[in-house]
Amino acid sequence: MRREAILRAATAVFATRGYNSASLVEIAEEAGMTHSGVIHHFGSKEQLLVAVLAYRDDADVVSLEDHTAPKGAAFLEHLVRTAEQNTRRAGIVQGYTVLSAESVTEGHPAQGYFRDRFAGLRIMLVDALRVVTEGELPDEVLDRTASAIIATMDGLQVQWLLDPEAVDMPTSLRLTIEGALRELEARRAGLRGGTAVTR
Amino acid sequence: MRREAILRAATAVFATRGYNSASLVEIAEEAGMTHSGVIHHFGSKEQLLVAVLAYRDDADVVSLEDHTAPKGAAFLEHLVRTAEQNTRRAGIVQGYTVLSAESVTEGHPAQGYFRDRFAGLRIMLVDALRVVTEGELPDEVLDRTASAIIATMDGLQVQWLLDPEAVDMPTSLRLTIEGALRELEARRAGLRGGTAVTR
DNA sequence: CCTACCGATCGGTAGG
DNA sequence: CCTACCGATCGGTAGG
Repeated sequence: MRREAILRAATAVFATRGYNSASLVEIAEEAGMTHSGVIHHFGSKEQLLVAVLAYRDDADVVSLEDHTAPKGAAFLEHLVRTAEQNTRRAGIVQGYTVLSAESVTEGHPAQGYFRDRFAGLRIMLVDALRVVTEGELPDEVLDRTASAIIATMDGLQVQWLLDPEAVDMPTSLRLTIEGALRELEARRAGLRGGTAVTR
Repeated sequence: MRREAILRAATAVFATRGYNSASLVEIAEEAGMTHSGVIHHFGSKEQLLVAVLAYRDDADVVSLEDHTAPKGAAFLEHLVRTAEQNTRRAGIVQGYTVLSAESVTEGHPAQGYFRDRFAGLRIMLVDALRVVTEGELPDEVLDRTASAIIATMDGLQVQWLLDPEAVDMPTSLRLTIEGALRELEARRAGLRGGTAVTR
């Protein structure tokens, strides 16, 4: 399918240049046609971005098919494994990093996509943390922890892309997750003992 | 000074649009002149970006003057306080988030600036963590922890800009820092006891 | 600093 | 007649 060649080319160009600076001409060249051909297939540059984001989600689903959504502590382990794999997928990491940050600019077409994506990730992580802490902590604490763990993954990618040898993404992520679990366990112990934990 | 009017206007436009999509015409209008006047003062769009980044660093130094660089645990507390202040400075947060992520794209003029900035931040944070852990842990562990804490701050900003009501930056950052300190303390205890920590 | 421009490139659309 | 494009060009805007 020509559509798939365009989606692959657009994924690469959006990753290297960002959405606003990417040109349909460059995407079209990489897909072996003119930019009019790209428009014929996707209608506009904006609709092409939407298709690229959906295409990437589909690809992720396919690669996760055999894992069938890990639960609880296994999900946290899955995040560290993903960070490890990401050190060999700089292109994908860059696409995610550039587009997610660019999406906070005025009127960016991927704003809704990333807002929903983060909301969904937080819910998945809260579920995993609730299992690990056996449901003894309020959802708010789990949600703040979920935000923080997702943030750590994303922030590490920026530092790593700028200076790959200075950053060890999986090691830093594991440190953060294990620290977060210790913090949550300490708060559980605090709840049970009835006294404040001093640290 | 007209230069300062241009710097303020450029800071705002780079923050809302990013560097590549920002136009000199828009910056000039906001500064009350033509885009040729902007070029007259700064030579090129790229040199204007460099001046904006230096200008922001100067402003930060001025605001930190009375604090004169907090050390050890006080520095960690300073990070949480900054996150708290940032919830009232969405413009500055957006500028930092957009430009730092955009800088990983091909040939971006702020690449060196952000690479050096992250390297400097990691060193400051390693110093603070070394004080807190009384120098008993290897620098590599402290450095991985430093990367992770900086990453948490940056990643939280993206989530917060997209959905301010769903994210509590200072609370999530404090959870991460306290978790990281627990993790480091556990590793110190492991070193002293001579036995491996199980979790 | 402005007016008056340049080479180039942007996303999108025309008829065929 | 359709699909999947093409070469050419539209009106505007970019940095300098």
